[in-house]
Amino acid sequence: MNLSAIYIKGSSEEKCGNCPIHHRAVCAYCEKAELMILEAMKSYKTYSPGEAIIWAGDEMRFVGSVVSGVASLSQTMEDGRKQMVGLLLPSDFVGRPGRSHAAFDVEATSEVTLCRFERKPFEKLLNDVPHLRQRMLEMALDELDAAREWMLLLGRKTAREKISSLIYIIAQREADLKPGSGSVAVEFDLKLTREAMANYLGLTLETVSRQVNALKKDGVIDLLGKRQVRIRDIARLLQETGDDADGGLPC
Amino acid sequence: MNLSAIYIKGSSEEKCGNCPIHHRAVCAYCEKAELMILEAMKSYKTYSPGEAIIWAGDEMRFVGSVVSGVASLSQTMEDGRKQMVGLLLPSDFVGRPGRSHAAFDVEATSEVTLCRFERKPFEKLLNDVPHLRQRMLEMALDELDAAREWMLLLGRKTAREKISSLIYIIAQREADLKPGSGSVAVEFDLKLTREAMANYLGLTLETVSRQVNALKKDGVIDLLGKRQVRIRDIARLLQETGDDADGGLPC
DNA sequence: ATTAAACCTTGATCTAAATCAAGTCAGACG
DNA sequence: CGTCTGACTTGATTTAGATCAAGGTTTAAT
Repeated sequence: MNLSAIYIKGSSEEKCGNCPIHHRAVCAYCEKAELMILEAMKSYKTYSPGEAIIWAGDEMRFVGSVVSGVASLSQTMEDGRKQMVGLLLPSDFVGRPGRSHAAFDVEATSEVTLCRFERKPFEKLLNDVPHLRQRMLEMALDELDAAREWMLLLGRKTAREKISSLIYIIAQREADLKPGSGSVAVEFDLKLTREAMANYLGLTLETVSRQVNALKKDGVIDLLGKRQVRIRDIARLLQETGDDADGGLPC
Repeated sequence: MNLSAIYIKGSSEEKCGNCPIHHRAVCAYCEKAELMILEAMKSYKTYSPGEAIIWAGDEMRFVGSVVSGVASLSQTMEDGRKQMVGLLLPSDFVGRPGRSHAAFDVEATSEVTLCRFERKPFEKLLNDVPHLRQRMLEMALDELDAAREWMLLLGRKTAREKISSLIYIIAQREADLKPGSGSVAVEFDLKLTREAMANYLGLTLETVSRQVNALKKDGVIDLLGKRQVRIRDIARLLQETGDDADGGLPC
């Protein structure tokens, strides 16, 4: 149970204005009047861990934003091999405007609350509201960059580098949501099983288990419970990811 | 030397109307008047094989469309490990509006002709012309889907499945450009060295060489020269990719 | 022609991660 | 309070693909 979940359940009026993800979601650039239109259209739905939000091939009746929890976008081959192709964290968008059917499976990994809009009216709005369209393009391009970073990880990194990268990225996104606590969270819940991590990293769950414990043994992280991680040495962790020390783009 | 290159060099007037990629590029939805604005802004530039179009971190002065040839988007780690994260074929867009600096390296793999626009004026146009913006969002979302498909390949496919997938995808895109010849080209040039293929597939060049020759030995493809491929059995090739027999989305 | 420089192939060996196989552990439930 | 189930760990063994190494081709320049 987290703060945003309490907010949603406890509040008699579900105002976009004090929504925890308002500043990062599709609606980030919307003005009061535009938010009011969205407010009238939206509805919340909560999914329990493991529950399917939509299957590849299904008709997409709605699109929406992750308000809390973690969902996964994934693809499965006939013989059962599975690859996660996106991790949907709070503020991420679910669904693809302009497509009537889903291309990937979307599943709730932890308990997930979605702020949903019916697809057709939302697409119409996307046409009419430049702020929405602008943010949508920006988010799509950001996701494209993230997907491409992930391709480097999948194609070229070692198992240890993969695990380190995943932990680092989750820590970063965790910090983004609770500003003021630095650029990287020090202690947090992975919210993913070993198997989910394996599917994301292109590994087996055994390899994930071994590498996580190796990072612990080597003093890079602490484990407080199976999924609760504390980073002991951030510089060291970053180094273990194999990425450029100075990370981001020089803008 | 291909037809579109001849077209560009030989033509005294470079009209968008008879541009070979007009129906698939960013400008696909533009009307006459809009095309005339683009026509006034554009300039062609040709790069020779191996030449850098832009380096990661550089300021992006221009954006544009690939008119002919093949370019690659890639990322390199400090120790030299390299991963291609996108194959830019004719009609694909180069550069990211809203970013001042490039996130990835772009290199000409074969001789490449680009239809270029200065970035700033183009971004302004993107704001003013809905047709352009609409196509841009669509292309970004399509590329995102393609990147995610590629993540499955990188994370879960075997070397043989990877090679088969690459050949199949290039054959498909080849056919798209010369409509009427079926949904998949039967004979075409890969336009990639073994090393480039390896960097795209997350393999080594030796493994690529072995698997390409194995596919030949097994009668799936013929090699007419190192890079010229003829598909002997398309159904068989598709099966070797490991993908669902019925391929695409049910729309 | 001769040499050089890319590019590609092929073989031998090695190794990181997969696979196979038991366990352990913690919480849920009768 | 036991025992069941799902998640995780740990060990032994196998294997796909990497790495190391040596040639072979083709094209182009000297």
